[in-house]
Amino acid sequence: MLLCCSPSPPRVQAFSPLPPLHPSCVLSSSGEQGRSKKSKQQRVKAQFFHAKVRSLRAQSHQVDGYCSAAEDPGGNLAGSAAPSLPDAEALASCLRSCGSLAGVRGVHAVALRSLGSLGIFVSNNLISAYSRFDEVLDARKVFDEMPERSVVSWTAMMNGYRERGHHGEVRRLFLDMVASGAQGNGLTFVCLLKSCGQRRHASLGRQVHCCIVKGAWSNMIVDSAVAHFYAQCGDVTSASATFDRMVSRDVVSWTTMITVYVQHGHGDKALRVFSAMVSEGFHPNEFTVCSALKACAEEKALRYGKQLHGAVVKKLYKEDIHVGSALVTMYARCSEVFDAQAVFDRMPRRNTITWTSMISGYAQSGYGEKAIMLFRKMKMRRVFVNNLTIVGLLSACGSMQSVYLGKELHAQIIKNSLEDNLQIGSTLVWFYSKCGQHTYAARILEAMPDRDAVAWTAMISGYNSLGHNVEALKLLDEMYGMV
DNA sequence: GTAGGGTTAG
Repeated sequence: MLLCCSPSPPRVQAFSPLPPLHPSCVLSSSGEQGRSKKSKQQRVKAQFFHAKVRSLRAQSHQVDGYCSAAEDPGGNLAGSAAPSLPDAEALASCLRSCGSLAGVRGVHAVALRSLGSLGIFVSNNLISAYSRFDEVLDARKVFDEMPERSVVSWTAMMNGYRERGHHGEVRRLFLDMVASGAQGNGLTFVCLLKSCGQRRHASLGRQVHCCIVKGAWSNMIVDSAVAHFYAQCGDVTSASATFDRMVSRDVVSWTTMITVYVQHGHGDKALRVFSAMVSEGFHPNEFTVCSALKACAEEKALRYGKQLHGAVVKKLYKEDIHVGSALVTMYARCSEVFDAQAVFDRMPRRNTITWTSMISGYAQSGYGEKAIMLFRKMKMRRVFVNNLTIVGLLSACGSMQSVYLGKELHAQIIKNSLEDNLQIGSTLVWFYSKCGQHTYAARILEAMPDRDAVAWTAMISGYNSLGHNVEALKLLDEMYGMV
């Protein structure tokens, strides 16, 4: 079980109070080092474009020149420091390498001045550039002003909306595209599939898949997107069938399938696919290794996990923070918490995920005291705390059966308005049941806006352990009535 | 030419 702590829990007599969970330090479950999901996406985009900027350094210098020219309406710079007026090719390159919204606006202004009309190619690049900086309205303005559009214009605009979560607009735009007589291609359908997957809109996604088959748009990228869409909608069989039918595969398609299996609790299948991938000569990347390590953790496949660890040490991604965290989790889940600690200690960089993996590892292995001590260290180093750190801490309190520390943590959870979080709520129910405080557990379960299997199971087991079988059965009925 | 598949912890 998720929060099961097998070895005998060491009891703690007296503990100094927990460090406070200052509101500014508490994040959403996806948070990392104080950054929100949105800013994480932005960071990924920024990394991507830094790479682009490096490879297009020459053009980047031009961007600065064009921006300066754009800020000089009199055009006085044009004859001196600013470069000569650029053509569509150069402007599009600049737009692709722009690292800031101001840069995009600058190039847009220069394009209007130098080209007269923007043309399909520059407009398409402008749509993408504005979308990249979340300026979907500006992208739409460019799109609306286009006298002519290509399939790239439609797809780029649809992607802009999709990335902002405007799935209705994606659908409307696709229908407008069809009505205008334009035809989509594989990448248009990939965009639609991603939108359907994100919305868990299975029936629409299946129709898109039919269009792909009818239009013979299948290729490695499209089929990977199809497989991922089915997995997002919980249809692992269709995802697997799509993967099996693929004529050619690459590391991304293999990784997609491994991740799909892991995320749906089929660690054994994930490891079989991983073995097949390696035996076919594909080199796993850090994403693949993380998923394979997760499968090892799930299957308690310590030997396989150790082999992977050996491979990780030899590879460049041995310093990858996610691979390190996955190794910590793998060892902890395979009851080798001190190996987990050794990996943790040797990591050159750590973040919230790494610290949380180790705290949870200690808690699940029955070393609640070590988990709490590590948390103190984490706070001393000013590493941000997120919902899963709190879940790990509650798990530690439960493993020690320390009602005092758990209640103190509960008070901080309330202070930080985190009691409605599903994972935290479920773990609180588990914690109070584990400590024999069934009144509290029942009260929290009652107040939870959403309940998952962990919360129900914790409460039912709690009643069972007290011999309150009637209450346990009543709750079981209620659970089946609600699920 | 441009738009594009997997994004990781309990």
